[in-house]
Amino acid sequence: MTTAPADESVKRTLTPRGQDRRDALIAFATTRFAQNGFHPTSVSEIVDGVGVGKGVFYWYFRSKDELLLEILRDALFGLRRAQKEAIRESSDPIKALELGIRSSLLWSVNHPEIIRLVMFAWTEESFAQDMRKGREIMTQDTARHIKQAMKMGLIEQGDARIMATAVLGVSDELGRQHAISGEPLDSSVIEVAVRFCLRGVTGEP
Amino acid sequence: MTTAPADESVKRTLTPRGQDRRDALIAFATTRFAQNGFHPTSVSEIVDGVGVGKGVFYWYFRSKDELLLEILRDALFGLRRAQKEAIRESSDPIKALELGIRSSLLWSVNHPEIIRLVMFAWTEESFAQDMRKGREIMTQDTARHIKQAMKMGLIEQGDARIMATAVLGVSDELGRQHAISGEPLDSSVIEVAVRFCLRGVTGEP
DNA sequence: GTAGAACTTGACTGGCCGGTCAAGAGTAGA
DNA sequence: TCTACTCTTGACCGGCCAGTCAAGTTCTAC
Repeated sequence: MTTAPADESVKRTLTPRGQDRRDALIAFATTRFAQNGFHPTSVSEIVDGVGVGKGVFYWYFRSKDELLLEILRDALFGLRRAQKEAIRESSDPIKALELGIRSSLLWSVNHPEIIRLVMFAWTEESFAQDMRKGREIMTQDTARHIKQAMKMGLIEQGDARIMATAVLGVSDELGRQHAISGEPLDSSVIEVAVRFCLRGVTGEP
Repeated sequence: MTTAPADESVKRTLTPRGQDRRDALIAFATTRFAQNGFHPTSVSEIVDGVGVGKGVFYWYFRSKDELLLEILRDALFGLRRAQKEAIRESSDPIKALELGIRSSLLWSVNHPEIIRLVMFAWTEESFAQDMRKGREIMTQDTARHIKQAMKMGLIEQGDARIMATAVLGVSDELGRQHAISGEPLDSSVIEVAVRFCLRGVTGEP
């Protein structure tokens, strides 16, 4: 009879209807968090926006913080999945790197709201811990291809982690500028960014 | 008898003692905001930390938001002053650009707390407006040197604003990674960044 | 020394906020 | 129809927070 036994880390099993509600809450909250900020957006505001009672929120999420982490985790998952799909089974690690960069750039440009939430999350230690973990995963994903290319003699030896950091830095910066400034971003900018990353890693073409 | 007439935009005249208090409040708040986040840090926490009554805060600042804007404005001012001092009267615009980049990079690395506050400020529209203004100023500062170099035929024609944006992007990203990750940052990294920016603007050396 | 400005105090207020909960509605299988 | 589960409601709670204010103290200029 009581609401949400809050069963530790275990995910609740949801009916299709429940899944929809959850998605609606996430979608609405994401927009509001990105526009107004995390703290200024109250839980009441979110449930009012979706048109449900307050208890619903706590049926689907353990807390407001949890919701943000959920959004962030989903985002990381989605980005990595996009990268994996883009790469598929490219046996050439340089090509894989390029496709990874490309899909990452595209993903950032298509999710400016998430970029803003990520920016926020880095500014508070409680969330920053999770961000560090996520960044480590991204770095390793990227470094893997670079290491592979080194092993295959396609590029000269070097610190793959540092290179990966630089590559991530470029796409971060691009996504951030897009999310901040509002609108444009020519596709040629993406081409320049891809070129720059590859040139930086391979040495020069 | 009443506290703080809150005289619109006019700055209150402060005695040296008053100036010290104000500085202490700013310093303490900056650290807390950067460590714990802006919203989670209460005004009471700040005044307790400095060891004064709550009214003191509202004698020196119109609101908590005002304080953050003040910190941000001071930071922009300090950064620009550092750049101007570094450049002094370099008649060579390319050299001026390099010195500007260098001092900007150095400033960012020496003020990781401010970098965190800037990151936060971009995530809430009420502050983001001011950030956009600040960024515009920085862009124009940088573009001015590039335009000058173009006029003097030192580099080929191009979109100076876009180049300036790229240059700022590089130092932003570097400052951010340093503020986020914690400690190191070899001076050679700064050299690489400077080289990259100049290479990007001049074409190649 | 005195007037007036700069500064300080800390109790207080009104409001909102995250989170709870008892009660009940909808739903699906048996 | 009954049962057991998922889902929903909205009043309510304790707590905290930004900001106020009447009263007082300290400084400065004359």
